[in-house]
Amino acid sequence: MIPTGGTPRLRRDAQRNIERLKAAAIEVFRERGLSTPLEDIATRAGVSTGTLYNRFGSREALIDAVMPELVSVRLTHLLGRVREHTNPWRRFVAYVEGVAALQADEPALNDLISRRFPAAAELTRICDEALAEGARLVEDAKRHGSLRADFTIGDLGIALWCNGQLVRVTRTTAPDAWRRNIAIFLDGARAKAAHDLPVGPEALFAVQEAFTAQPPR
Amino acid sequence: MIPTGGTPRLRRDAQRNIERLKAAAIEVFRERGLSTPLEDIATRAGVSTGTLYNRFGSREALIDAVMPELVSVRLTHLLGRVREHTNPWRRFVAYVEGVAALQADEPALNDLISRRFPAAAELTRICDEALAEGARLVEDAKRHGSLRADFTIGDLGIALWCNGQLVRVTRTTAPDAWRRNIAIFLDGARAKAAHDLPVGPEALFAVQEAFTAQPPR
DNA sequence: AAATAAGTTGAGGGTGGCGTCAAGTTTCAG
DNA sequence: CTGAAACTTGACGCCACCCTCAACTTATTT
Repeated sequence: MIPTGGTPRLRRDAQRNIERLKAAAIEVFRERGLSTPLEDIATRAGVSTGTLYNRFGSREALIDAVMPELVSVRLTHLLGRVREHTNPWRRFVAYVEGVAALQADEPALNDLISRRFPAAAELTRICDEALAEGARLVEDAKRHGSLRADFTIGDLGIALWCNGQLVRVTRTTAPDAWRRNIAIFLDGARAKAAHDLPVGPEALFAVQEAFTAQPPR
Repeated sequence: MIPTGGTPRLRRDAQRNIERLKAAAIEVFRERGLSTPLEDIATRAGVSTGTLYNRFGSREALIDAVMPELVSVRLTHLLGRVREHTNPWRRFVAYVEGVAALQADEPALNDLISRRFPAAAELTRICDEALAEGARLVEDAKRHGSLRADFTIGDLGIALWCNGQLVRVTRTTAPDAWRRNIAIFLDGARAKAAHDLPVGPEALFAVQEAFTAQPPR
């Protein structure tokens, strides 16, 4: 007999509650975003908040248990479509519009993309990968001469973060408003549109941290 | 003797508390924005929260008692500088950059401009006036051929609202980040930069309401 | 079927804000 | 100087959310 080592195996009811909680969490997160009260998730799972905490310990952990799959599917799908384009500018546009569309499509993705939850390993990895791809696209499009030469990944981060905020409040009332916002941004990002920027890229040094550490007010 | 009618005149201590509260409110609002806990204001005024509520009744009322002057000074000053420009595009730019700079300069103005507080008569009037001026500038610049023909005041509203959000989180960490954001937006707003927008201006119909009615989450 | 380990529960304590009101204090007219 | 009206106070109840833990229930093992 090989000693199975590892974690001591859960009782069947515990196992079942984990499944129910995950299912409920997916539903609720998708509908209402990642900051929905945990009690609502517990209730939908037909379980007490105590159990939720027993099983997952924290909101972050629950997010980590539930979101990676969803995110990675959507994100790799997006990156796939992006790469179909042969023209670097088209690729850049596809990326920007694609990410924005994800934000608009699901509150949970929006929360994640806006980094409102400094989530754990898996999620961070996935997001960083997508971000790295974005950085590559930025460089390619600059080299190609279609994206303005002074553009940086930081500028893109700002635009998408802003778009996330916008989408959060207009999702129900003006669900297409973001499209104009992004379109104007993209027009401003073209090399032909470029006029001198008032400050250099070093001004964006700390924005990423500013985004991650945001109390909702 | 002419009966003075009107409000029955306050006791001297009440009068004094009102002044103290206003002074404290101005300070605190300017430092930390319009959603600072009222208790902090009462404390700074050396008065209890009860008194604050006695004298003003609500946060909104306090804001209304204290902000109009500040706002109207800054805003009329800005509009004055804007009107110095003879070129419609320059005027538009001066307006956009000016408003953005106000947002960056004081949290309280930012809150107000972002309409997080559906404030009363006076303030609304002042803001609406500035907004109307913005609309005029948009039309002028479009007629002038420098601003893209498909641009609307709604697009400007979105850009400035987004900028307000951006500034709120980057104020301390990356205080110049907004400048690049606004510059890219302006480049995208130029007529020469214009490419077809994906949706018409009707998509922005409800954004104003979306902005005004925002629970912080 | 009994013993026990594993798991669940929900009330309760903590936070941080809002808004109120009975009891105490101050002003001011007479 | 006095008394009534005006004003202030701060503890209190409220809400919404967080997280915990003692008491109870259930699964599993033998």
